[in-house]
Amino acid sequence: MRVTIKDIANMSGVSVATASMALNDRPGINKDTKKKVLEVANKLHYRPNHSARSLITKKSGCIGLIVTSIRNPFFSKLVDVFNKEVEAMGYSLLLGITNDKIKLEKKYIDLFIERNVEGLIIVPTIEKSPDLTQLYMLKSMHIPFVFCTTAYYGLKADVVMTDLMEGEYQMVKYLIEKGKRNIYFVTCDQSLMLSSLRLDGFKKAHADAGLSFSNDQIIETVPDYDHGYKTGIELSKLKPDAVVAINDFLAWGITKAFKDCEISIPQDVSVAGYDDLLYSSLFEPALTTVKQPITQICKKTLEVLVKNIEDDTQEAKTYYISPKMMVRDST
Amino acid sequence: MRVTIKDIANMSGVSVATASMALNDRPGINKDTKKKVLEVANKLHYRPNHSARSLITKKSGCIGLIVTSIRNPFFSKLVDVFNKEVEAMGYSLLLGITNDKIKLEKKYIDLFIERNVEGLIIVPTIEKSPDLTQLYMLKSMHIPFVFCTTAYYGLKADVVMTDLMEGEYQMVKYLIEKGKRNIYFVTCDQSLMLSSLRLDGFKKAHADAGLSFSNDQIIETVPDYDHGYKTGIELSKLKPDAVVAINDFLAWGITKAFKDCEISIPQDVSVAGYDDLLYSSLFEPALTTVKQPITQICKKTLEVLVKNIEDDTQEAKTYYISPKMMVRDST
DNA sequence: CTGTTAGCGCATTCAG
DNA sequence: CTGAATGCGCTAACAG
Repeated sequence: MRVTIKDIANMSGVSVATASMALNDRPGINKDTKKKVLEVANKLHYRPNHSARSLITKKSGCIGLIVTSIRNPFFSKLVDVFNKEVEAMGYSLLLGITNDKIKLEKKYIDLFIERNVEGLIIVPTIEKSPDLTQLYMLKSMHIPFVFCTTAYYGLKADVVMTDLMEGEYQMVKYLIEKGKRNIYFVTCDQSLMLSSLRLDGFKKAHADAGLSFSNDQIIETVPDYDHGYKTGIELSKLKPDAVVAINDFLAWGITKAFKDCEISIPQDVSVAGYDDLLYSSLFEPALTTVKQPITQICKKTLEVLVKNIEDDTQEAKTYYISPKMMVRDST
Repeated sequence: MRVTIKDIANMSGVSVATASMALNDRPGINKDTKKKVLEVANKLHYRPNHSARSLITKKSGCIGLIVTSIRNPFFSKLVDVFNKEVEAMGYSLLLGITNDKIKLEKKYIDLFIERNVEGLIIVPTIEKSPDLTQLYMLKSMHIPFVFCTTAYYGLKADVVMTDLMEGEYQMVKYLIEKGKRNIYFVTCDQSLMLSSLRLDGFKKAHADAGLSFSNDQIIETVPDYDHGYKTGIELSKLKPDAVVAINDFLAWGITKAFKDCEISIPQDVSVAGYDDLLYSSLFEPALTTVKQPITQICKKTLEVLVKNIEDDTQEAKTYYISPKMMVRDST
C-alpha cells in the first residue's frame, strides 16, 4: 500500500489535518511541527494522491491539448513549447492526438472533461463537416477552451492564429512582383478556415496588382507529402511559373515531383510553402515559406486561456500573430 | 456544478448504487432499470469523475511515457505509436518530455506516481552520471516500468531496444566490405549504453575483418544536428573515407558540413546514420542508415509492461528487436 | 496553533 | 434485483 497522509500523520504524532496543512505550506503552523512533518514525509517518500486532492479541490492542475498530428514537425514543436510553458505555469499537460479525426477529437474532449481539466487548447481537424457537439458541451459546462492555429467556422470561441490571409497575401504579392503571372495555389477543402483565409490572401494579391486568375489555378487536395507529390506530377504538365502550397509538407512533395520530372527550381518554377518547418531550411533547394512563430502563438494562446479560466464571461475574440516571410532558394 | 452520479440516480428514480452498477455494465441489473439510467445519463451528458473513480478503484487507467525529446522525428513517431497502442488497450497516455534532463525525468516520475499510473515507459536521458533515486523508488513501490530504446547501466529492469551492437556491426561491416579503411565513428559519451553498445559493433566489425583502428577515429560529441555540423567541419580536414554517426540527426549535420566544404558524398566520403528518420530518405543524398522499427519496439515494450503490471515478480530481461540496414545514396 | 468533523464522487460490500 | 451504509485520501471548515 502506498504511504498516505495518515501514515505520515501517525509517524509525526499529529493529526491528518495538521499534516495536510504542513505539507501544503499553509500559514498558522508551528515551525517545529511543520519541520517534523516534512521530515517524515520526505523519509517515507510521501507523494500526495492526486485523485484525492483533485476530488476535493475540484482542480486537476491539468491543461488539455488536442493536436491533429505530432509527426508533423510543426506540431511537434508546438507540443514541445506548450508543454514547457504549461509546466512553467504549474500545470500539467494532457495530450490528445487526433490525426485529423473528429471522432478522436470528441473522444479526447470527453476524456479531458472526465479528468477535470482546467482548460483546453484545440487545434481543429480538417474534417469537412465536423460534429461540434462536444465543443458546445464545453461551452455549456463553462470549461474554457481556445482554438490554436485555426478554428472551426460556426462556433464562437477564442482563436489564436497567424494572420493567414496576410501571410499568403505577402507571399503571392512577392511572387507577382518577381514577375510570376501563372501562380498555382495548392490548398485543401475551401470550406475550412485554414484554406479559405489563405485563399483570400491569394485573391487580394492578384486584385491589388490588377491581375486576374482562373479557378483552375486553385487545386484542392489533402495537405500532406504524398498528395503534394501527386499534385506536383500533375502540375508539371501545366507549366506554372510558381506554385504556392498552404504548408511546407505539400511544398516538399511538389518539389520532389518537379525534381523527378526534371523541372528546375527556381529556374523553371518557383515553389513556396507555409509554416517554416525546421527542416525546410535544410531542404534542397531551401524552401521559401511563411513562418508561423510557434513560441509566440503558444504564449498568446495560454495567455488567452488563463484569462478565460479566471473569467469566462469575456466575449470571444480572434488574436492574430504576424506571420513572417522567409525568402530562400526555391523562389 | 457538474452532473454527478447522484443527479442521474435521482432523475432515474434509483439509488446511487444501482446507477453505478448500471453505468458500469455490471451483471444482475434489471434490463429496464439499466436502460432508464443509461438514457438519463446520456441526456444529461453525464461523465464520471475520473478522480473519484480512481480514488476508489485505485486504478488510474494511465500509462506514463517519458521521452527525451519530441522534436526529434524518431521520438515523435514513437510517441504517436505508443499513444495509439495505449489507447487501443483502453489506457490513457501521460506524457513527459525531459529534453535529456535527468531532473525533469525525476520530476515526471514523481508526478506520474502521484497520478497513480499503472506503469511507466522510460526513454533514458543521456546524462552522464544520472541520479536514479526515483527509479529505485519505483521498484520499491512495485510500480512497473520498462526502458525503451536504451537503458541506464546499474539498474536491473526490463529493456526493449534494437540490438544496437548488431546494427552498428552490420553497418561497419558493410562499409569495410565496400573497401573503406578509415572509418570515423561519431558518438556520444561512451559511458552511455546507447553509445557503448554501438561502439562494440564498430569494434567487432573491425576485429572480424582483421583490421585495426585508432582511438582518434572515435569522436565523442552531443548527438544533435548542430554538433554534427561542427564535427563535420573538423572531419573534413581528416580525409576519412567513411563516417558513421550514431543517429541520423548527427549524420545530417555532418552531411551539411561536407557539402559546405565541397566534399562529395558518396564519391569522396560515405556517410551513414542510425534510426531511419522519415525525412532521411528525402534528404540529399538519401541517407544510408540502420532502421529502428518503431512500431515493433512500441508493441513489444507495451507487451512487456503489461506482463509486469499483471505479475511483477518476473526477472528483469532485455528484449532485442532486430535492426535493419537501409542502404541508400550516401554510401 | 492543532484536532475533530464533514464531505468531495464514486464503487463496493451486505441486507432486504 | 435494489438500497443504505461505508470508505478511498485528502482538504476545509470550525472548535478548542
